[in-house]
Amino acid sequence: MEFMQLEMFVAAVEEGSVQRAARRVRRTPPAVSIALRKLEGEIGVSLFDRSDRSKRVLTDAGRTMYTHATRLLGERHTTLAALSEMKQRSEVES
Amino acid sequence: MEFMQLEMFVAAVEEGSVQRAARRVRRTPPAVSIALRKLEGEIGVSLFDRSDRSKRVLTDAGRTMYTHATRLLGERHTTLAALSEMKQRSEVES
DNA sequence: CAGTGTTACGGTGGACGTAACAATG
DNA sequence: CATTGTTACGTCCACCGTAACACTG
Repeated sequence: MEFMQLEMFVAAVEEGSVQRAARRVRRTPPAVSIALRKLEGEIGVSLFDRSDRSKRVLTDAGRTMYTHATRLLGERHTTLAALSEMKQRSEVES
Repeated sequence: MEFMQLEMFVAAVEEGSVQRAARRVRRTPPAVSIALRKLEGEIGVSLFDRSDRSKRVLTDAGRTMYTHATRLLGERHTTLAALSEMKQRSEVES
């Protein structure tokens, strides 16, 4: 489970489309499609309900993953922001 | 900033040694040494105070990173555990 | 047949290990 | 000189993009 996989998953959920998700994360649709499959394989449970093609709906596990994924990505952002600020301060030597 | 980098960093801090950190994350010392340098390069600030070789001490940024890194790794673990449990339930079809 | 998702496949950048080197006690 | 960290370097593979295919409205 890597950050890029989580970004791709969250993008796919929020955009409701592999194509738009791919644009958001600066990848091509095949890259996203394959990465999502790999993620599902790693955790051993499907995240999307692919029974019906027209419906792009999450499974229970998918909803759980979405909650955790957004939190993880948010905290990474917080972490980078905190360090970025420390960098600023150190550069000014204040 | 990737999970493996965070694992390596936390291991290096807690083990107080690149060698033991490498063992913990199942890598060789060069892999860890280089990965830590790369992490520092990405965030633009040094995490260890390398002024004195004998002392393996964290900078302010290093301590901040350690706090955030342990939280991120902990939440990844929580996420995987939650999904693993959902997998169990689905397998039993309860 | 237009639009979207998936499979096939070749190329490539990056992470790793081995080996050699540097530094410290 | 034993131990630990770092640099050098070659290998390998995981990810990506292009192209082709499958499915749906």
